[in-house]
Amino acid sequence: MSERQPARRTTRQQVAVAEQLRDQTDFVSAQELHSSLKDSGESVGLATVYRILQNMASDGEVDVLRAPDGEAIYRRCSTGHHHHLVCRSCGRAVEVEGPQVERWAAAISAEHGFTDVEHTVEIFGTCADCSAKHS
Amino acid sequence: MSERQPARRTTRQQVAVAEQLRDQTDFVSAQELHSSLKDSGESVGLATVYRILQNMASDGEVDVLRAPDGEAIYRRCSTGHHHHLVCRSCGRAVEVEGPQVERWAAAISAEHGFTDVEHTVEIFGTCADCSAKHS
DNA sequence: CTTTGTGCAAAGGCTTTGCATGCTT
DNA sequence: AAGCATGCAAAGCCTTTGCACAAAG
Repeated sequence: MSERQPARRTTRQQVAVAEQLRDQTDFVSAQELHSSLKDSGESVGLATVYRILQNMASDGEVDVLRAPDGEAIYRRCSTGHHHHLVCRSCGRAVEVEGPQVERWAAAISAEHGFTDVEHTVEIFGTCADCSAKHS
Repeated sequence: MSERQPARRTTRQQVAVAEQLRDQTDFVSAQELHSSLKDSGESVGLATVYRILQNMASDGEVDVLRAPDGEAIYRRCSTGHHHHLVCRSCGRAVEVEGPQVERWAAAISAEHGFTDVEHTVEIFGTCADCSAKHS
C-alpha cells in the first residue's frame, strides 16, 4: 500500500510527448520539446509539457538533470541505472555505466551514516566532432 | 596571454561575503547568504552578492552546484578536487574524495573521445541525525 | 455523467542587467 | 581624478498555479 497506482488517463498530448522523446537521443529542455512539438504539428501547451514531463519523471520514465545554467533537461531513460557524458557544445549525450562509481557512492554514504541516497554523476566535455571543428 | 588577471578591487562587500562563507561549512544559496549578511549588520545588496559569488566562482574560490530544485548553492572550496555528500534535509555537507571516480571519469571520457572534461558528482541523502529525527 | 487533463494567462522565484552614485586606486 | 563596484529597481527566464473548458473512462 505504499505503491501508488497513479492511473493517468491517456491523452493525445501524452502520446505526442512520449513519441517526441523517443526520437530524441539527446537531452532536451521542456521549452525545446514544446517547440519541436509545435513544429511537428502536434501542438501541446507549454504548461502541459511541463506537467507531463513531471509525471514521466516521477514514474521513472525519463531522466531529469540540470544543465549548468539551471535549466532542467530531460531524456527518455533506458532501463537500469546509468550516467551521462554530455557534450557542452553540441549537447550530444552518451550513456555510460560505472559499477565502480556505484560501489564507491554506496560505501561513502554508509561510512558517513547517510541513508536513502541518490547520486548524480554528470560529465561535461567537448566531444571529438566539436573539438575538431574548433580545430 | 590566455591567463587573465582580473585585478578586482577590494571592497567591504567582498570581504563580508568571503568571511561569511568562511564561517559556513554547508552549501548556501545566494539568497541565504544575503540574509545572513543583513543579520550580521554587514548589509550587501542582493545583486552584489550574486556578482561577487560569480566572480569567486570563476576565480575558483568557491564551489557552485545546483540543488535539485535548480537553485544555485555555493560553498567555500578547499584546495584540491573533491565532491560532496549533501543532506537533503538539513543541508549538511561532507567533503569526500574518490580517486576511483576520477580515474573512471577520465577513462570514460577518453574512451568516447571527449576532451576538456569536467565532472560533477553529487550525492544527496539523509544524514544520520535527520533520519533519527524522523524516527 | 464524473473526473482528470489541458490551455491560457497570470503569478512566482531566482538571477541578471541598466544606470546613477560611491569608493578604491 | 578615473574607473570599477555597488545598490536599487526593473526586466528576463524558467517553471508553477488558477480556473474554465474539453476529453477520457
